[in-house]
Amino acid sequence: MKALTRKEQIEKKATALFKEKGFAATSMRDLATVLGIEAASIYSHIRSKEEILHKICFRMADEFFQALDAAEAAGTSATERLVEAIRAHVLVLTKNTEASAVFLNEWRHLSEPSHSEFLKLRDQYEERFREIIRFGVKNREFEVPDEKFAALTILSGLNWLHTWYKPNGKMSPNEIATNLSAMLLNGLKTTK
Amino acid sequence: MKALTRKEQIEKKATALFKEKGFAATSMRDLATVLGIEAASIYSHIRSKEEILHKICFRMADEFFQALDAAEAAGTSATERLVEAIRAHVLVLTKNTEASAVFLNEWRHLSEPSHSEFLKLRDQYEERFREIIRFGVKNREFEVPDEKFAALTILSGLNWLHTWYKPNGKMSPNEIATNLSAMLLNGLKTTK
DNA sequence: TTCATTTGCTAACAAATGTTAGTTTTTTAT
DNA sequence: ATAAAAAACTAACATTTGTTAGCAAATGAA
Repeated sequence: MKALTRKEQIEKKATALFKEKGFAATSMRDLATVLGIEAASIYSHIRSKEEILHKICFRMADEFFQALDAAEAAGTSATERLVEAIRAHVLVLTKNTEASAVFLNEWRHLSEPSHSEFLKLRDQYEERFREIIRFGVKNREFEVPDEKFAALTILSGLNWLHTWYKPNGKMSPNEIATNLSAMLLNGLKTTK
Repeated sequence: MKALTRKEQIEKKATALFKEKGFAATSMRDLATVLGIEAASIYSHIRSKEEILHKICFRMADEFFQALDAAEAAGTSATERLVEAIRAHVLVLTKNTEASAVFLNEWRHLSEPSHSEFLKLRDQYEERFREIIRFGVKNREFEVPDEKFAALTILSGLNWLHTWYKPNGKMSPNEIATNLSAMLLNGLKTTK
């Protein structure tokens, strides 16, 4: 546990509030109360409310991309790559549930040009999953009706995680990743 | 196309705004502008901003439950039941994308006691999916690590739909339902 | 101690918010 | 044409909002 700077403390508390109540419904005075200071004092450390949101969203984008880069380097088959990509995604998600929730739900409150930049990144990230699936289909490892559709369904299955994952639950992040991969790759049915 | 009452028109425009900008970030003046009237005029038809949100959330809850009731009556095997439950869910979702988005994302802005009532309904709905899966596991139709986990993953896979579904896209709601069922029940892989 | 930095304060602002009261216009039914 | 009902208006309200300016206290290094 390294000591956090005051700015980092502010961002952390803001993340929790943005997850809990949403960005728009969180006032600077709410944030100040949680920090035990006055709202105006926050501005000794940050430029604006949106700056905090920007930081959270783009830092998480970075984390997701880095994790995906490392994961994709690992596998050779489409199955391996996808399993590792899923694991990478789940690990980032579970390591930072609050920031992930903000990343997934609050980005629309970014103003331009950040809003467009964010969407571009998100699309790039999804494209990486589409590529893996496309590769798997060519390979005859996968069989899907539409690769875009498949990619979105997979990411959807992963991105609800932050709403129910509890760090002290019975499944570890790694187990969750394994189970999710199994469900998405093999389905629920015992036989085909 | 039956004529909408003024109140229904207001709710419809509000639904679109709540989806687009979120409940908290939508002001009564925004809504009024879209309607082409003054903000105060809206109060000739509704009691409060939250009343609109309440109406949207609980009406959609009703729709989901009714669709699920009809679907569950249809099937005998767990597989059939789940396929029909998924279809029912997808049809409600695609028939009313905007209200669904509000239903899924904005319920947290309900105040008590509506907030708790809503959560209770949502849990009941999820429980219905858990039951189907539990039945399928006993039956040896399904093989899952944890039925709660499986139910949440399935619903997650469905509930992202509103973010990308376009009524004029190349897949019809029924095709989407079929493809989603296939993906979730059989997985991506060609062989097991 | 001294000085600079960090952190916080009080006071205030202009704008935006949900909502009300009371009135007038528009629509509908008789 | 007239009365009743529905729909919209203007004006205003009390709060809440993000943020700035200027000042004071706390902290750490020299």
